[in-house]
Amino acid sequence: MTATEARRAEVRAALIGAAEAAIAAHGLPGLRARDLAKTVGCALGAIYTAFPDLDALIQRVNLRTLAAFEGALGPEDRLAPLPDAGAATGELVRIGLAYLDFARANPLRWRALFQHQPQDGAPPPDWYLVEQARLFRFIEAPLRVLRPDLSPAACALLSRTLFSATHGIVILGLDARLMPLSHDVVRQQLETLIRAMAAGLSAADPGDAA
Amino acid sequence: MTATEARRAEVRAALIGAAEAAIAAHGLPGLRARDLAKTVGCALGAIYTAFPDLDALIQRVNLRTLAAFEGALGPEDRLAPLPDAGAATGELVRIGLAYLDFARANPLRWRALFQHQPQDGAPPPDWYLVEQARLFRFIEAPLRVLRPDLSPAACALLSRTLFSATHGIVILGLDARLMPLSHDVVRQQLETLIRAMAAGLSAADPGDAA
DNA sequence: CAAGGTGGTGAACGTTGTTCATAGAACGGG
DNA sequence: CCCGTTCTATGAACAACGTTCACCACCTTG
Repeated sequence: MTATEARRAEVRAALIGAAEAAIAAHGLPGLRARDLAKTVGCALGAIYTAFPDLDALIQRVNLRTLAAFEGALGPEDRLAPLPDAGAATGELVRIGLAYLDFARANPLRWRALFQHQPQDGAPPPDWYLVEQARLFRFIEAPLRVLRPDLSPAACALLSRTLFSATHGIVILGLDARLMPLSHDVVRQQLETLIRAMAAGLSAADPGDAA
Repeated sequence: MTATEARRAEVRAALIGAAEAAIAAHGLPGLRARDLAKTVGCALGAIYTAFPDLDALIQRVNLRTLAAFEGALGPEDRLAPLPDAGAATGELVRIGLAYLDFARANPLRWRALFQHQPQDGAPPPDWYLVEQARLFRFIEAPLRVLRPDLSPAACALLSRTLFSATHGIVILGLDARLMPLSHDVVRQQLETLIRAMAAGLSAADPGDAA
């Protein structure tokens, strides 16, 4: 039994790797079941013994992308409390720029995180939300320094807002359809945005973000 | 000659209308060539006499969506110069909230604006960029009041940044995958963001946005 | 070693967008 | 008014997709 299970696990891992390579090379439309089977060296139907469908496989790839970004964010000790508001603002800027850099370095894998939406309309699995929450801790840590008065729920909410604004800059800044922007210009715009928000948050009426 | 041209134009208009309805009802994947032909009452191949492919048809629908949003922004005289910085900030907030409201009211048509990317990799046609530029004038007008020192190019760039941040809030705020947020919470977060950026812009070193 | 069940196989299915030989309508000159 | 020409709409056919399923081989077990 363990022999067949090991083979299944091996095929699963190989499929995830091949899918990641296909997405990194040609984007989400570059993920084709027949190509996967060919590169992995298994039958077409074998894919569906390892995963219910290609959507589940994409989710696995997306999880790895999130984990790769977490690695790019730096070691775990970045979550240690920061000394003052200035350091906290700097940390937020650092995270935002790391997000931009990661998106630029891995454009297709990063786009797949948002481009993909399961046609089933089903919510993402728990292990996916867990990884999301892990990443948001990196934003919430400096946020707690800037706004120690916020409840954990309000802090979580505000971190989503900060991330959303950053994400907007990155996703449209890397999209040549809207405007051709150089790397440096996007960097500067992003830094300006984050510093403006951090400044606004420190000075804000605590009731604002409730 | 005019008779056949009139018929062609009629079919074109009917196809755009049917495509818009299909996208509004079931999103971009709900646009199927055979369904279109059936609802319009023409043959399958007739679609390809009116448009080179379905991508071109989607672009026509997206143009109508942009025009509908422009209508929702209010009359043209909104572009008149504003008296002071406070009024300009209020106008930016109003535009941002209008964007949010439009996205909420027409979720699938609005998503199609960004979800769609032509596989050809070709740049969008000129008439599409023209409509985009028309919309950005609504942001640039109040921006000129807040930062009269900016060159037109810097103003255009800054308006893109402002829009991008707003867009990030809206697109992730309406997406239940990230966090289930109520309408009012998203509204408040968006208003906070825009006011923080407007305040940061007024106070900023003019060199920041060059 | 024979019998039974489990799991991989790849041909086949149902849907896509797009094309193309063909039938038919529109037009112009006799 | 009619026939020859040209151009257009038609829908069956094509290629490619994700997914399924009857089959066959292998492994486990008595």
